[in-house]
Amino acid sequence: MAAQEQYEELARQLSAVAAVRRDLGRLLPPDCSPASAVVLALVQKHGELRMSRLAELMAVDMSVTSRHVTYATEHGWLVRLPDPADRRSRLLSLSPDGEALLREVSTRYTQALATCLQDWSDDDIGALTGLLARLRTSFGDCRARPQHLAHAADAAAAG
Amino acid sequence: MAAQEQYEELARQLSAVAAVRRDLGRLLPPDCSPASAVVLALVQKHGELRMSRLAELMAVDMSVTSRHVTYATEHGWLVRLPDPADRRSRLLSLSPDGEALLREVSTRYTQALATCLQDWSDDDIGALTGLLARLRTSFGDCRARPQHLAHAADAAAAG
DNA sequence: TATTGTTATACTCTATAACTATA
DNA sequence: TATAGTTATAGAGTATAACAATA
Repeated sequence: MAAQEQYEELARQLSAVAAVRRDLGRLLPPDCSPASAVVLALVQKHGELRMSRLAELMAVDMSVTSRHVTYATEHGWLVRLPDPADRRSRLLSLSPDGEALLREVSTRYTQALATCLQDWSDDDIGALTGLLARLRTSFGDCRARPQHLAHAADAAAAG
Repeated sequence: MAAQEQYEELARQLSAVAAVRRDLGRLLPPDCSPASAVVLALVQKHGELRMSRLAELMAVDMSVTSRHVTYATEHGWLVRLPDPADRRSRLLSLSPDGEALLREVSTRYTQALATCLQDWSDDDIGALTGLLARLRTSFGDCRARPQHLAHAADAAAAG
């Protein structure tokens, strides 16, 4: 097990990475919120999706997902079709405009990252991407067993 | 230079790490917002600080910093003293209550991370922490020369 | 009864602009 | 004039709870 100092430093860096996310968000076209970019990218990556599945992938409450999807639908980037298998559910897919927007976003992100990360090797970038993916998995597994995180907080509070 | 797909994947992972940050935020004591935890940790790490320096470290506007510091001061965690060298400025330092809160936060974070990252080696954690720090530096350098990021967006828009 | 999704409400975080006080 | 900091305002993101429709 790592030292406390090492965990504290990781927590600090995880907080600080928000600044990078804000920088990337500023690159987006006027009407495209960061959340819209995330939603569109996930629908593209996973294909036709239900709301509940999208909420799970974003790790946010479904009420939040619903607002983001409504916004993207009103802007013509996303299409909500009824699910023939379950009439409570709706299936999301990208519109042609959504695909075009996503290409634009990808171009801007790539351009900015290539500029800022000039001195990063492919391996560096791959290592960071891989570790972030693994971090999400580790936390996702924890979240699936809520007693873990809750226990950690309770134990700390009791100590 | 890395492939476009690699940059897109990195951008996705950077967006997704927000979920981990939210999970950590949920561990905090009732009155302690995530922003308060960040402010207190920075004051502890860097010692007596001016508002402008704190804003720079958080990479947010000074108006945002001002609100966070006011909140932490009203809760008795932070002390704002006049700067004898410049009467426009104020110097921030931790109160005993602030130090105690920070110890509590550190315990909770450490407990949760130790639980979720059970199968991570010290080297894994160090690698992720180091890469995140480097990412911030690379973006910080870019931000210091705004034409870089702006140029990236403009070039993409023109393309 | 349980589940899918939507809406209302409230809270946190951030940026812009206008302002005060001091350099 | 320029800089340090504050405040007002607006916008984006999220969670909780109450609700409608369907399984």
